[in-house]
Amino acid sequence: MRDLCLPLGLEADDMQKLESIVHTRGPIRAGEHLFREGDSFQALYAVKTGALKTYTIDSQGREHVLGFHIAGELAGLDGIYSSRNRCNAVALQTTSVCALPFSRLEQLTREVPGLQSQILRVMSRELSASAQLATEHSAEERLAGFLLSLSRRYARRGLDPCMLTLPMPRRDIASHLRLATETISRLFARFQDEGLVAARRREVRILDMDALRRIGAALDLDDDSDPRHNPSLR
Amino acid sequence: MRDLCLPLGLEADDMQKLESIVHTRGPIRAGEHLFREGDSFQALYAVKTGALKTYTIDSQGREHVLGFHIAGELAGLDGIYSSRNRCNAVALQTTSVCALPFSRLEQLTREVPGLQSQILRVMSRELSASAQLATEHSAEERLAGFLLSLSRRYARRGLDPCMLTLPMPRRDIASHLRLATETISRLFARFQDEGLVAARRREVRILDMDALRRIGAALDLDDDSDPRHNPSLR
DNA sequence: CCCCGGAATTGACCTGGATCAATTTTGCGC
DNA sequence: GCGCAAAATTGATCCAGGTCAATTCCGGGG
Repeated sequence: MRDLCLPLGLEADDMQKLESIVHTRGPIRAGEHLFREGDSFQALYAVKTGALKTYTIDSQGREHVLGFHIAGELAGLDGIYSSRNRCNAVALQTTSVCALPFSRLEQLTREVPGLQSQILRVMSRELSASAQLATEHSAEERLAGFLLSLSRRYARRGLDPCMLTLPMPRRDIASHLRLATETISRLFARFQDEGLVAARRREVRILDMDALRRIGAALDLDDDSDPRHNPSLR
Repeated sequence: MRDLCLPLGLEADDMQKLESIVHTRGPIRAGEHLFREGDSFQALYAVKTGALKTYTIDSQGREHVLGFHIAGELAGLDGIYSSRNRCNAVALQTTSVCALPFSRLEQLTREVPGLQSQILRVMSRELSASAQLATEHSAEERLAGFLLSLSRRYARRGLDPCMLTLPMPRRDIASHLRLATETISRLFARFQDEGLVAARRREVRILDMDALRRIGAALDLDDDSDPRHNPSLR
């Protein structure tokens, strides 16, 4: 629990309070759903181990992958406004989560101000990420950006940022990035030829992080290299 | 103030409190900036009259329009997590806004629980909208979805949902929808031929809302027609 | 009223990535 | 270990939407 993203910066006793309202949902096996679009929205879910994919099915039956959630990340935030889940969440591997009942969480934020800011910060970041993803970029930029994002999230978990084990198949990456699986495959091949990565199935080693950054910079939320930002203010 | 989206559902005295922390920023003329990417994030901005566009400039100097904000809508939410604005906000027409200093707003949410839920709801909705926009759809679907979204937002303001006066040029719509301006132009022409809309420059009349819905349904946040949702739960 | 410059439209052509079509590869149940 | 279905790769072809290039259409200033 202590390393879920939400409690960052909370005091020990506040974390205690948070822990008192969550309840762990035992292992969900790959392919099982945590919640579904249209379900009554009751809780946010923090991934403890494993990985989730969220997706929608549009009116023509096409699947759209909205995102992936690895350990330490939160899913379900988009259900708040309508009291109804806006997407489906399915486990990509055996996954365990903490359910954070939303009404109790909201209550708790009144007692624990740090929790409230943290939730707002998480949502704000998610919003930024989603807006970035909605912008126009070449297939190459999008895949590079995706790998960089995963790398950073792995690093935050204490894992080697250059050794990625993708929890999802190409098809899901493709849908998430609005590309065809064939395009993903060809891009991996090209990145490999150019010495940027070594990719074999779901094992991806990043060989040239800088080059990847140059390609995916336009999509990198955490990129601080932009000279228009004044570093002295940081 | 009373018809800004944020206070919806607040008691009179709570609204009083909210009003006490906001300060109005006199008319911003078309083309003037309200805030810029990289600026220290201090406040959220609620549009009173007029319209804003938010956008980023990527590492290659390309502009990406993130969204439009008409009267009653909030801008700046994506700046919360980094204490720095993540985008630029510019007036599309003469515009007046209320600045909601964020630290005081956060404080106030502790006293006014309804305000806290409302902020979460607004962010959650924004997140859903952005995620929808990030999905893959044809140019036709995206423009139809955009017009529907604008229509609904106009309706919420009490305006005729079929008589839209677009505050933005084609170029901005194009960038927002990841299309070329020429494509927007051709789509308007096609929609016109098919009797869906009558569009002349920035005046757009929606002639066949149902047909537009059939095209843009996949992107319509408020669409309740999906049979997979159980209406009895609503 | 006329002129100017940006916005919009329209047409011709091009291309990045999709689609279609085979093969491989490989994880997994038996 | 074998068989098989799903995942991934690779090649050939196609097309939605982009790009380039003229016009045309206005709105505003003098």
